[in-house]
Amino acid sequence: MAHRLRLVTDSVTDAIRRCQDCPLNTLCLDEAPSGAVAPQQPCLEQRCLHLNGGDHLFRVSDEADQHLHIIRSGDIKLYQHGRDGGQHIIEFLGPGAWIGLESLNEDQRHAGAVALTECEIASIPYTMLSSLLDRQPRSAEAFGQLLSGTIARHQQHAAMLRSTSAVQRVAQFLLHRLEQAQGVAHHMAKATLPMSRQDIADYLGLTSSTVSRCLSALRRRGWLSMGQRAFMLPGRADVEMVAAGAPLALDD
Amino acid sequence: MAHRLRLVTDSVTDAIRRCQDCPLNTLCLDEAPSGAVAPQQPCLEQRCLHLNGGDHLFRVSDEADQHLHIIRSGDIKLYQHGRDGGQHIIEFLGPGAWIGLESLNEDQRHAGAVALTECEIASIPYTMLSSLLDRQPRSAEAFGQLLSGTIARHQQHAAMLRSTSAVQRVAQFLLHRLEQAQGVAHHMAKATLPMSRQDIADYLGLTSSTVSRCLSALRRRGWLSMGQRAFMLPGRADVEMVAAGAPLALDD
DNA sequence: CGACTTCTTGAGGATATTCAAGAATAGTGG
DNA sequence: CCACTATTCTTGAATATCCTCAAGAAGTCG
Repeated sequence: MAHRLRLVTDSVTDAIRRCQDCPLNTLCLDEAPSGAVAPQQPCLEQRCLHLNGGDHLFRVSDEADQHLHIIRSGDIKLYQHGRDGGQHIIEFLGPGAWIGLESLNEDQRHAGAVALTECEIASIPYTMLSSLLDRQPRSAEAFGQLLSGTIARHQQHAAMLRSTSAVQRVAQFLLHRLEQAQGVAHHMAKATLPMSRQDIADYLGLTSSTVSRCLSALRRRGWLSMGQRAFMLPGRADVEMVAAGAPLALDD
Repeated sequence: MAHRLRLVTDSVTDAIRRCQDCPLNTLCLDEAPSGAVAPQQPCLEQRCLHLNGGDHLFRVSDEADQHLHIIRSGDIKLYQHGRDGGQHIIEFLGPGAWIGLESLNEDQRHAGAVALTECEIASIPYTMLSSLLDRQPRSAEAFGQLLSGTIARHQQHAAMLRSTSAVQRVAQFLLHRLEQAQGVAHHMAKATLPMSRQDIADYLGLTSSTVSRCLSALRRRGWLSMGQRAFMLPGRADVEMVAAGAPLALDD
């Protein structure tokens, strides 16, 4: 496992602090310490691992290690190998996202996960989560929602891929990125694009040339302003029109 | 609920027979009756409902009724309304498939479900499944696999939509249909197409004209033979080549 | 059998891809 | 810190593909 560069066992002894920092705290509903007494046994043992950009968390056809991962910081891309040799991006995942829900009780990974930037990843064995869910019915409920949400997200993505026009897909992608960033910090008007154009193309079912052209077209109109890895949408209303299907010529 | 035409409460009194017929028997691992004694309480109360072709099981924006459905017989399509007004098909579901996994603990359906043919649907309240899962750890495991499998299936569908060529998508669709039919009955060389061309188009992100053209192209080459609602793939190897990205001219 | 819908097929036009070359960026070592 | 190289990004022109519009054929249902 040369790609797991730093394996740090969390050494926080204060169990309360541990729960507050815990990315699982949305699941720890019933037996969360209410403040005074620290439980002897922490809800879930976590290990934290560090990835540099380009490092793999796991690869396609790796044996599934029955762990779930939660992104503390950084961005991850989930990909598959297309039948034609090209790479298909399943999803871009940011802080707070869960990884591995699609491989519960499976033998093999059917997707690979690569870090796009430096990442901090919390990992827990599925057995531990499982016993938590047994103990806490409301956690099981929350976990069910998590899985439902993942399925719903994939359905949305599929809907995006069926949008006929290229600009339409790109516009939807940008808006989605922005909304996601705003979910973390409200009133945030900018979002990042840590992935390459080729990655975006593989995600949207286009070529990198076309993605470039679409971005240029939006920029020319002043609706999109881009720095190195961040972008803003000054003409957000217009971009939303495009995402909804309004026609837009690529050449000016 | 005018669309639920016939609501039949299962009147089988023999609990053992009930378990054997139960579509959930893959989940009833631990406390399944081993043959002799019939348990007083059946694992899961089921209701069976009947739909005619065109009837809705539920519609988009219906309140989620917290029930899960399993298809006993027939075919169902799951759809959403696209942003541009058109219909987007999420998935075609056949016998054995579960419906409603994407709405666990959600308030509202974000998809509609329509019967394509006559259907027998078994329904169970989610609370009952939930208590079963609490009692039976191994059921929870199987259920987790079910959810994982659903997520994985959506990822595959998304991969299909990213295939650039139209014939490629159609070929993949036909092969997928065939594999699914073979999963039920092995050595079955034919599968059904209970949906309209428009539905296929909405599923693949194409127009019905293009779907027709692609099917005709495959038929002209003798790789596909179609009856009314069933088809076979005499040139399956060739169709697999097309699905993998081999070029194929639509006009001969 | 007749009216309806769905399916097939044609021709023309719009859109994305391919191929390619130049510009910008990132990464490396002096 | 800067120069050099390699990769990624942008943009152009030509081609291929798919969509639109439309009309005729086939199938479905009363």
